[in-house]
Amino acid sequence: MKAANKHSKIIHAATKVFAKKGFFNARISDIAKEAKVADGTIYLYFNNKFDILISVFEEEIGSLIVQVKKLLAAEDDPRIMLEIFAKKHLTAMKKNKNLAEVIQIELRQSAKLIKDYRNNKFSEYINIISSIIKLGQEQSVYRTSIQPGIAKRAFFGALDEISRIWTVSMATEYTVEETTQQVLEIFLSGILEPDAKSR
Amino acid sequence: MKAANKHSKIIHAATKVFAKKGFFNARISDIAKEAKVADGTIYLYFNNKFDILISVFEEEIGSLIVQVKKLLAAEDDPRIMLEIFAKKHLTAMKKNKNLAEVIQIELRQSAKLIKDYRNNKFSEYINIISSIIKLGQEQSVYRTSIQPGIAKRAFFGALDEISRIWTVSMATEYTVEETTQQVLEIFLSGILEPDAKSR
DNA sequence: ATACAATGAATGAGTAGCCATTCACCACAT
DNA sequence: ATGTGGTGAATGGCTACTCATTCATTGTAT
Repeated sequence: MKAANKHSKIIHAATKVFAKKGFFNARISDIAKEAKVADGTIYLYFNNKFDILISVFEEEIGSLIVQVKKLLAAEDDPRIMLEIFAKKHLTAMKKNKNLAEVIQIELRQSAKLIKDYRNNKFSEYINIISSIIKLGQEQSVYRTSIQPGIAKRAFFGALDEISRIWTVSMATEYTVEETTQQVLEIFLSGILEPDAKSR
Repeated sequence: MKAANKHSKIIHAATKVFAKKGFFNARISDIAKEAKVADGTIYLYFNNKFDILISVFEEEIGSLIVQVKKLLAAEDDPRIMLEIFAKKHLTAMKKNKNLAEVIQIELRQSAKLIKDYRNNKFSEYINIISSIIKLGQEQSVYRTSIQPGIAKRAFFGALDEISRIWTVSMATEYTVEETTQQVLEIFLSGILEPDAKSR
């Protein structure tokens, strides 16, 4: 049969199974059954179980990076760029909850266990945020007292933690638009009342 | 021998081992060796491996909640309260990197796998943030357009993601004070240059 | 067109090793 | 002698990975 077809079928099946049971509780036979191939077939395309997980990251996050960068290329206002990133991230996480769970849980765990795996794609993804912030600082849109290395983590962490509820609870309390707006408001303007009485 | 003593010795050892190897790669014999007890002794104090993990959360986060609430009780300015929370959280995570890793990785993973475990302590901890925000809104210090349910996650997610670098890399790039100040600045005032030219 | 050979993708039962949990036994205090 | 806390070797279940085998497809000789 066609080879490329099976490779992505297995990736897709693995994303689903990892999200549902977690990496360690996922059985190779679960993935094989989900992909409708034999257990042994998986080893024609991947070296081992962990290799499957790495491939899931590389492919899924890689494709997200391409999409986000394409969207950002058409814009040069750092404020709108941050909004584009937030909206795209939240939309992607809400659409593909399996991927969201794998990123939120398995990625972090694995990054710790495997020293070899530099996790380049993930860093590349987060660094998009710091690039936007630096750009904004050059244009005097963002304050230079903000450290991009800290702000990028704060921004990603905020988005990540918020989207986590979509994978945990059935109830979709907040929409993507509403959430994007809130996060943007917080990060651009803060939460202080402009004329708050000081103490 | 004294019973209570061994219980906490095992908890402490388990936190260390879970942080280093992760829940699934941690061996009961590793924990036993670290706690300097026999494998079987662990089963005199805990029902099974997962029960050990739950106990780690309950005890360690529970103690953190008590400490934070105590600190907050002496203050009533919502701006300072947020600062106290951030500083206490970051300090605790930096001081006890083992606990930080267990919270960041294992807690999330386990919460998914065990439907029974409601994870009350963790919710209670995060809800401290939304209480502060609501208080600030009542006092007209924080804008009412901010939704506490979203803001609490954004704030916690930001702190959590930032403190993650302390557990991952040896290099302690940022100090607690510096990080607290940055996160507070972002959340209270945003990152926009006050007189940024609009487009 | 037909027969035969070669190829390599796919299969899935079997194996080897791992590890949570158990339990027969021990040491010591009363 | 009896009970209690403690021990760690043995057990038993589980699963990642292997590999002998199958078989569809392609090539080629007649």
